Amino acid sequence: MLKEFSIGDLAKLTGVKVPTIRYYEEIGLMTAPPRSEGGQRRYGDTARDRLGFIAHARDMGFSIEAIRGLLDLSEHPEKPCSRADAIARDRLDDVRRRIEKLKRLEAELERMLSDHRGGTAGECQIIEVLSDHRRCHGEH
Amino acid sequence: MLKEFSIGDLAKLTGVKVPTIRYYEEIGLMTAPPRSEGGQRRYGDTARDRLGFIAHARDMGFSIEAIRGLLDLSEHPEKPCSRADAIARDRLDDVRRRIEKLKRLEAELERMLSDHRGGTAGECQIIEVLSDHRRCHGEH
DNA sequence: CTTGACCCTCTAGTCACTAGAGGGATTATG
DNA sequence: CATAATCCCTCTAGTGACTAGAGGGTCAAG
Repeated sequence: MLKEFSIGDLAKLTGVKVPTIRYYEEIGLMTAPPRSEGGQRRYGDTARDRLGFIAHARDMGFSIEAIRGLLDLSEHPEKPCSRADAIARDRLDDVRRRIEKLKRLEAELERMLSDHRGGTAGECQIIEVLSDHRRCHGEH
Repeated sequence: MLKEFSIGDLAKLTGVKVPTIRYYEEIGLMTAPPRSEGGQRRYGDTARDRLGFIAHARDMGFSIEAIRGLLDLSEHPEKPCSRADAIARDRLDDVRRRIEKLKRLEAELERMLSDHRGGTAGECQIIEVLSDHRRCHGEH
């Protein structure tokens, strides 16, 4: 017995919101599914798996364009996967750069907040630091 | 002697791009400056300092709305600065959450890439992991 | 007084959705 | 079988924080 899901069912199964599923169809990430007599979308297991793949990749921060490439590979298992490797490696580099930037920011914000002793805005370290970049310790 | 800058000069002084300066004026972060006879914007030191403050805060990841609040405080030095404290603390919490999420992601991507031994897309760990969430070790 | 670098406004595009209006389809119950 | 609740449809417009481009005007140096 082949199961059929409405768009709402699919949303519940995958955790992807209904308008987002329609959006993915619009931009061609999801293929347009068959429709019921009344014109409503009807999905099967393949669509569910594909959307799961997309959701997982989005959750890992891959861009829509990167996901297009990854989906293409997953549908052509004979292709070499060096492209997938490159996409994942780019993502890892990006993640590492972001972590570094955020850590410097964390240190700066911590310093700001620890120097801060209440009072009025005129004496406020937070405002002071923002007004004068020289008061920052690190780069950010 | 009071100096005057064109929008391009101001861009060079602060590192904020010309269209971005106009955008900040449009949304009311920067006040509309006086104009030359021919209708070009002419800025002074106050504008330069204000834009520097904005650029610095943006660089630290504060939202435009947060910056509106901080600018308001910097212009009213008699107000208590508990609001600035709250804004900075929220930002710090956000930064910490992002770092945690990115670290989990980094570990996941590293694992993906180290399990990965080349070959075709059909055997590719990267594609496999994305297809099947159970292959992930951590939450992300 | 001409040249070239700069400036103006306005519209539309980016990314990845999200919200809402106005209406039709499906399903559970009486 | 009728109705009501819940779902679904398309379409347009909005989000944040800019960025790009068209089509034109201004300014300062030589």
